[in-house]
Amino acid sequence: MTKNDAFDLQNFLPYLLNQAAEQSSLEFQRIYKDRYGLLRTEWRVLFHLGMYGDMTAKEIGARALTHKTKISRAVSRLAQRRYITRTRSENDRRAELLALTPAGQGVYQELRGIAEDYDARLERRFSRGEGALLRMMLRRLAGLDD
Amino acid sequence: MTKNDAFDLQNFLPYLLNQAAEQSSLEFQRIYKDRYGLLRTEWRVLFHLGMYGDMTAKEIGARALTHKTKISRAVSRLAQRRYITRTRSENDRRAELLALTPAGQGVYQELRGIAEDYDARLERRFSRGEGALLRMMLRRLAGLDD
DNA sequence: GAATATTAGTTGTTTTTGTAACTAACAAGG
DNA sequence: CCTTGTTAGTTACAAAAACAACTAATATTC
Repeated sequence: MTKNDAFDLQNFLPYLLNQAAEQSSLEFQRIYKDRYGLLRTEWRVLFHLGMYGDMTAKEIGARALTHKTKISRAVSRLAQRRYITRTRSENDRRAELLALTPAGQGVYQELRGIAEDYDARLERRFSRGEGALLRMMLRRLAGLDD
Repeated sequence: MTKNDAFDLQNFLPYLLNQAAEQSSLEFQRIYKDRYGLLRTEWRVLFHLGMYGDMTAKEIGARALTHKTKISRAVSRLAQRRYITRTRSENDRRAELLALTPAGQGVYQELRGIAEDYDARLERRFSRGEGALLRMMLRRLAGLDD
C-alpha cells in the first residue's frame, strides 16, 4: 500500500535544478553584480548581443526563451546606461535593431572574462567528461536543442 | 589576442542551469498549480513536513536554503488553508512546531504522487545511469551534500 | 542578575516579475 | 484600398520576491 520507492525531495529533479541554479547564480552574481549592477535579464541581453552580434529584441527573446516584457525592460535599462543603441529597422519599422556601444562592448568583454573564469571553476568540480554530459543533459531539459 | 576558446552562452553552466530549472519548474507547476493553487515555497514547506516530519520554520529554511520571510509567508498561507498547524514550542517559546493536518496530509500525498510521476517522466529522457549522475552533480552544485 | 547580543519569526517597503491590455506597423484577402 | 488579423514592442496593473526593520524570547557576559 505505502510507497516505499526511493523518492526523496532531495532527489526530485525540478527541486534539485532550482537549488543548483539558484546557488550558482547567486555565487556568480556576487562576482559581477556589484561591478555593474546588471540584472540577470540585462546580463543576458548584453551577452546575446556581444556573442551573436546585433539583433532585435524579439530574436533575443526567442533564443533566450524569455518573455518580451522582460526583454523590453532590460533593453530600456541597458539603453539608459548607454550600453546599447536601438535603431529602428528599415524594412520593418516596428522592430529595432539592438547593438552594443563601445562602452557596452567593454562591459561585455570584462563580464565575459569573468564568466569564463567562473565556468572553468565550476567545471573543475567534475571529472573529465562529466561536465560535458551535464551540459548536454541540461540543454535537453532546457529545451535548447529543439 | 582574441579568445578563440569554445566559450558559448549556450554552454555556460549558470545559464543552462537556470534555463533547465525554469523550464522544468514551469512545466511541473502547470500540473499542480491549478490543482491547489500552491506557490512554490508553499509546496516546499508542505513537502518538507510530509516527507521529513514535523519541524520548525527555521529548520525548513535551513534544509531548503530558503529565506525566513519566504518561509514565514508560506507558513501563514498554509495555516490559513488549514493544511498545517502551528504549535508554540515548549522549550523555546519563540519557535513553533509545524505539522500537517489530515487535510494537509491528503494534499501532500496527492502532490507527492504527481511529483513522482513527473520525475519519472523526466528520468525517461535519459539513459540508464545518466539520471543518477545528473542528480549527483546537481546535488554537488546545490551544496546539498556539504 | 541586569545589560548586551542572538535568535525565531513577522511586518512593511521597495524591486522585480507576470499578465493583460495597448499602440503602431505590417500582411492578406476580399 | 480597406477590413481583418498578426506582429514588435511598450505600458499599466497585480502578484511575488528581496531587503530592512521590527518584536519577543532566549543566551551570554560582566
